[in-house]
Amino acid sequence: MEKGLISVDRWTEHSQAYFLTHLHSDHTQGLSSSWAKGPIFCSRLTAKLFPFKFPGFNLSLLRLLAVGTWHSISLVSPSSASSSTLQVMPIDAHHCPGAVMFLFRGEFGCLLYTGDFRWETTSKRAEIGRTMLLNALKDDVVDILYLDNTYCNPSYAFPSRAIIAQQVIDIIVSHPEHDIIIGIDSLGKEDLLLHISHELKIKIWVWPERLQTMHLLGFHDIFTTKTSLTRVRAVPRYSFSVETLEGLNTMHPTIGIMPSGLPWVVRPLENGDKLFGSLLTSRYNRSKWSGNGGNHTEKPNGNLGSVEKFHKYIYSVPYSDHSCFAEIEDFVKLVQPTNMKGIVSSSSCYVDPLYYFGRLCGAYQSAQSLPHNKRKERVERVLAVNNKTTFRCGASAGVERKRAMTVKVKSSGIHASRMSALRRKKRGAKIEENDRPN
DNA sequence: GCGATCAGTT
DNA sequence: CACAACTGATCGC
Repeated sequence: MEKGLISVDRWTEHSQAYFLTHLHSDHTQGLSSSWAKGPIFCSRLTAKLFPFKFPGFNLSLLRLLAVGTWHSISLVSPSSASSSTLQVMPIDAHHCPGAVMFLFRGEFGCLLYTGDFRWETTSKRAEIGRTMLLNALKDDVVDILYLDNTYCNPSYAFPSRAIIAQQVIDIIVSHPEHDIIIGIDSLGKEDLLLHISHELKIKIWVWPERLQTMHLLGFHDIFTTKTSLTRVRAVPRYSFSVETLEGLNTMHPTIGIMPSGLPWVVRPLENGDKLFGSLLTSRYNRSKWSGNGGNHTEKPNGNLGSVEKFHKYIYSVPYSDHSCFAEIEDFVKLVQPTNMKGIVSSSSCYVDPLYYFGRLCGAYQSAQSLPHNKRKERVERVLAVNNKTTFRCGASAGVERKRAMTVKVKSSGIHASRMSALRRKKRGAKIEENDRPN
């Protein structure tokens, strides 16, 4: 029954075309240098980085899609052998270099797959992305939004990356004699390092492979592999540990900065008097974050206000490449999809995005009233289409059924149940034909 | 050697 | 402890 049309960030099944949102390894599981199942559509930058991640990959399989423009792709239906045309537009996801969302139009309707994304509202780049998306959507209605729901819970509230970057500067400046270690992954957080380099007029050490990546990204005079040139080093996150810091401190005073992790988790709103996290949470101050900058702090004992020091040598800062709850909400309000599904379900506190945002959806609105609502007509048209073309998400039909049941529970007003039984890794999505809904 | 899975790490 | 993203060990082929 595998009659897939297209796959997004999924590599296990056979499809007519494959789409890759970005090159983080949790989106490329099943993809390898010996890939031969079919063409892969991605952004220009992702394609540029591709050989580094997959040496020896047959690059003729890559199809470059320019960000912000529509592309037509002809596909042959595996079931009927008839050809159909798919339109796709990649849109900057502001997640890591090359990361895009995909907006699809075709017989199946209009689908938006965000991949991983950060939807900040403050930066110039965010404004461009917003305009691009609005122009792309025009009068069209997104039938299904596949949403990065990593932090889709009101307890996830954190400031923009620009504000956190400035806090990192403050940490470094307040340790003028220390070496600085920053934990990063193989892709992402470049803007933070560029900010440090620019503000402090200092080069940043990276490991040799990362320097190659930086060169591919076009950064040539900022990073170095010579330790003698700088006191700031970006190291692989997996080599960043308490032991590492303690070892380094036997030789030279050194602090670590971890721009990630979840020590910034604040208490869940529905459970106000019971701390969800540890004592770490109490020092985070929302009002400081929501202010303009809010980075100049009182520094008791040399600490910085909303920056968390959770170890003698380690600071944790909430620099996230995923949208916080408020940003996800902004995004859903902007897109106003008819329906939506979360693409991440690994969290033990996973809650279907419909639980929080269902009221913003067309499906909910049209179910309420207005038989002549344009949106409702559209929904019905799409539902008919969906009888033969279904956007399937997940590893197996069985798991997908459970998910559908969950949606039903949520929309009937029952409090969201936790879905730890459904723990799964992040998945991609796949369009299949002749897949009977339920 | 290859991919898949599992157990760790921040 | 929660996450995302990653390494490394192990297993079957």
